[in-house]
Amino acid sequence: MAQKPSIPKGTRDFSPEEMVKRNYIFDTIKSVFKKFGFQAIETPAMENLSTLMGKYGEEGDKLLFKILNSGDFLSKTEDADIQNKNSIKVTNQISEKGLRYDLTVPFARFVVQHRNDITFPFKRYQIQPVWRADKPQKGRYREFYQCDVDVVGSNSLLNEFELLQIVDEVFNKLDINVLVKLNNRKILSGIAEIIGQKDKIVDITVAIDKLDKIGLEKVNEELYQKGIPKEAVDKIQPIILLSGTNAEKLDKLKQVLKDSEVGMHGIKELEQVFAYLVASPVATEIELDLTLARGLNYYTGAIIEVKAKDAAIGSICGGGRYDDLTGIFGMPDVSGVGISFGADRIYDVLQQLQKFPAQNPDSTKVLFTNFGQNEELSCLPVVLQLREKGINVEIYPEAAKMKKQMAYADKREIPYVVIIGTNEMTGNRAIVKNMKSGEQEEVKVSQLTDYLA
RNA sequence: GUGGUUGUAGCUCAGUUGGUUAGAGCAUCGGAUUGUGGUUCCGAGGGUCGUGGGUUCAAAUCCCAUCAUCCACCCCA
Repeated sequence: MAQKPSIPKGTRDFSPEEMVKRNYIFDTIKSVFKKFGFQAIETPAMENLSTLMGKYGEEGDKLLFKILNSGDFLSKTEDADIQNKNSIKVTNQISEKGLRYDLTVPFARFVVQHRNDITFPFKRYQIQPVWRADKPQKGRYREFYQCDVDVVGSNSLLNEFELLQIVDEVFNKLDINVLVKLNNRKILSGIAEIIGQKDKIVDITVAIDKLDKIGLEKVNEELYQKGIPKEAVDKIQPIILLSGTNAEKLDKLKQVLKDSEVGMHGIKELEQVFAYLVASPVATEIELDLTLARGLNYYTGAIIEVKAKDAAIGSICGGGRYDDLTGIFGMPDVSGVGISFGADRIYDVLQQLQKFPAQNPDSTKVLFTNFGQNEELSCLPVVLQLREKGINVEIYPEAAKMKKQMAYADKREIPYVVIIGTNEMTGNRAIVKNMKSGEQEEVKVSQLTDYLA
């Protein structure tokens, strides 16, 4: 066999059947976004590297797809850097653009760049692909779609609450059972503050996260290993063993964090969000989870993550509040909060749980068989008439064998076939075959539209 | 980046301790049926066994390398 063409790893083609399912997800998400007053925007696939670099941590920089400069890109390089194989320096010299890694940072750039044209609070949604030079595996792709909703220019916690409502409604509509995990970066900062280990937040949360797997002793051991003194570890024992209802957890946290201003502020924020949820409950379970840290280093307040209960896959939705993001682009004091739905993972979950709707509303409803030029010509006005009524109609493009045309309708799951041959033409009639029941009926051409509507 | 899995027809996979011309199911195309699909019957096409090298009289099978793939860790949607 000749060499098979292929696509880069971590990328996928989508067949017509898969597109129907994907659009079902996008349409569902979009309809909820619109309902809450969000407006669509789009940004380019590529951004300047200066926009992207340094926003996702050191690891994130490695996962950026970089675009080679056009033309004689080696002309700007230093011989010494190439000799020394200094990849980072050489990269800066030969590449100044990259594919977007997420939608949040390009959005922040958008807000800063167009600040004079934007009315705040600005509520936008954005559904576009992003690219990561990650090693692909289950639920992990190198090209995948994110569906972002963000509110910029409002500090109100009502936004956090509404995002939770959106999560609730989207997954209800998609019929996916989910657990929402909620945390607040300020609480994590507070914890680090009271034990005097500000730079160890990540180590601490990672260690606490392992409690279920390795047990309390091992967790403490790991904390010691990370260089956290014994008295500090003792101080956070109640936090490691945090359990009970969300309210109980918050109460315990209050005792531990009473000396930390940031920490108490974080608790207050969470209490407010939970208060909204009491006033207007959602069906989805929402759990306070202190181990939720999230790698992105720009979150400053709420942190949200959504996991599918019935499918083993990474988080299918996540986000939070970021006070300083536009600050990086020279626009301080504009707070934002948003979440991102991972469309491709949601697809995998729906596929696995077989929860895609069986009927495709966009598919062809009627196929006209084709017996030759004369028959074709007598069909065309009828086809046009049906289409004008909003019915999806196809006419078979050539006078193939009846068997082949019927098989086509069958494969495409077209529910009705209209047969107009010479016999029918003389009487201005048509035969309508119901492909599901197999029955057929003779109908006057003039009544065809009503019959099929 | 670390560790492991699997590469045979369009797809899912058999293929014995190395031994004639590498098989099956599904899919595709044609026929049984010149104006009727989804069931049935008959037939056909389609393979450098991932790639390169080695061992051997002989390699899909054993050895080495390489590429691809999927999975786990890390991190994430």
